[in-house]
Amino acid sequence: MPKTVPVQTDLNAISANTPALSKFTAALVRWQKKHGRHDLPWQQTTDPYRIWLSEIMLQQTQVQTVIPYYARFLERFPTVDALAKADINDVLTLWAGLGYYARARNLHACAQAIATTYQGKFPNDPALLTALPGIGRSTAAAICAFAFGHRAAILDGNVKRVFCRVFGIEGVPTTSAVDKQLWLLAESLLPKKDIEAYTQGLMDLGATCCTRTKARCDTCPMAGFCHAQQKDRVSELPHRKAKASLPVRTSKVWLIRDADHVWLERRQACGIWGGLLSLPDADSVQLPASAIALASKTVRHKFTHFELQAEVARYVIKSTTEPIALNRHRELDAYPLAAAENLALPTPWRKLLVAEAAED
DNA sequence: AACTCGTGGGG
DNA sequence: TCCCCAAGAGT
Repeated sequence: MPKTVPVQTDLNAISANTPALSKFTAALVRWQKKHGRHDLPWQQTTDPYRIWLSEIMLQQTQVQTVIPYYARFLERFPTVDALAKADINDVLTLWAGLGYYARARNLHACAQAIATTYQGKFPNDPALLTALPGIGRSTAAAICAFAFGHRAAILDGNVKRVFCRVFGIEGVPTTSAVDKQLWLLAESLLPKKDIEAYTQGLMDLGATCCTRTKARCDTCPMAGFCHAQQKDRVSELPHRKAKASLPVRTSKVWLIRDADHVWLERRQACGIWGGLLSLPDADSVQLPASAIALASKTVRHKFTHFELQAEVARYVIKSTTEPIALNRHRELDAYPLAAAENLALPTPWRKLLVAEAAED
């Protein structure tokens, strides 16, 4: 007999902070209209394509990082049909450096689904949007709110932090039980009108006022009834997950070059840096016979869940632009070293190759 | 449910 | 330097 876990379904049991529940929404809408952000590149439009693109780029990524990528992307692919027709490698080239490359592959697949299944027109139903690649519950809600004015609840990192503080939510927000509570709260707080200002306000408050550190409680619209502010628990909430030490993965890769080319391998679509160009792993394959060794370098790169320590074995070969066959399944193609800045390279290799070109 | 998947900025 | 974490989704 499985043990029954009590499922939280009553908002009054989540928080005794009833004044906050009744005041939160109106205070947020009023604050957003006066003090929120109104001039971000993806605002002042209801074009679902532009809104969708921004929401995908902004997943786990800060506004200031996204802005230049967003501009370049829109210039190259002004419509969802243009994106659908694009070569995936061109999409990855524009995405390179932004991280989480499955987002780029899903973005391309989603554009193709919109073009073929929906005749280039985004559906306005959260369930249909969520069924598309790369669009989850929160992203679907954001698109519905901003593009169609539909009443739908978002729940991202900023919103979770705001909710945990204002309503005094205990527990770690990444756990499923707390996550469920937070979604319940998110749905219950939705306004009857002004869904755009409300949704934007949630994002703005978390990004500009109720920040992770140095929260600006003195200018916060929730200050009069916020649990964390009143109980002096702002730095304590939301509770953080216990940190695990970063495992280290080592690898050895080749940097094979001539006077002005470098030989790169296209990575398989799944896994880390999926679909990007990369320095080839030096596992059990032969170098070209004419290769002359240069000094090796060590590169350290920290991901969210592991640290990469790569030994970069550098070789120079006789000038050619012919592909190099490593074995039956792997082939390297030559790319101009001077183009490293504009190739679909992961960040550590882009930096390494830019430095390599600069030393010549 | 827990794990995978990038990168850059702030403190 | 080191730690935390951003407009999360897929498996």
